[in-house]
Amino acid sequence: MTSQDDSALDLAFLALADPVRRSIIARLSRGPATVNDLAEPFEISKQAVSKHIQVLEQAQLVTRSREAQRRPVHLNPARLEALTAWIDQYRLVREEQFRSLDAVLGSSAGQAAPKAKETK
Amino acid sequence: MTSQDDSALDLAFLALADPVRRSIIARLSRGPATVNDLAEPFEISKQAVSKHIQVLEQAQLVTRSREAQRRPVHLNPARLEALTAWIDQYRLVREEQFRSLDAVLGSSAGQAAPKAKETK
DNA sequence: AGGTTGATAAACAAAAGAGTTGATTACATG
DNA sequence: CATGTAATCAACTCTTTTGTTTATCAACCT
Repeated sequence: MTSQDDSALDLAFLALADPVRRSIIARLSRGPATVNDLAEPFEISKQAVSKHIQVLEQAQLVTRSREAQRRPVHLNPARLEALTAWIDQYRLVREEQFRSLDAVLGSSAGQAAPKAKETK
Repeated sequence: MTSQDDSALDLAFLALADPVRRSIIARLSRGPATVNDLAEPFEISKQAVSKHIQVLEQAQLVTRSREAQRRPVHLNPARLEALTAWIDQYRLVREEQFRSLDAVLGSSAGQAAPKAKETK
């Protein structure tokens, strides 16, 4: 189960690690679009954009429907939510720790707490 | 300005697109750790882990301090927050659209709305 | 049928990522 | 000073990604 989640997160984060693909996400947040629509703003070929969309589709960040010979791409907000959920699970833990550390130290700079090392 | 943000996001998302690096993040959410601490759970060399940490550091997801010959790694929650902010800006727009579409259609399935195409 | 659009497949070159081993720096201590 | 420990640097593989060009497919329109 963990490894499946793992590879799903791999695909999703990797998909977002590209400015072209993030622009596609941004465009799709305003509504579905075809490959041609999406390719227009970029200086790369349609084929390249098509590949980018495949990456996003594999990451399940977008879905595709059929409409005559067009294949519109739709954003899948649920997958985006899964990513924020993953991030928040660590971000929030960390902030909670800072808060309690502040409480202990009386709101001074809590940074170089050496902590008991239990390594070998 | 946009391109700077762009490459910063590139680095951050790319850094998270790897199970080892995500595990490192998870470990660091419970407190700082050294390269040796972080390398232990994995079957790869310390050099490899060191490289992973450099990737995370370049993405500003972690910072490092000095402590004798040790260089403890600390999580930087602020950068994680920047990522959720980026994602939410599109996720939430999209959900808002679904909500208003539901309002128009009277809470039926709002999916294949062709929409007026204003393409060239 | 023939032609046009929209989108993909296949094959290839260039670049980047992830890991390895071997040598090197920096510090601590016997 | 010599030794051990923490971490990095350098050089080298192996594999994956990205983009290009060329060719193909599938659906529509007269």
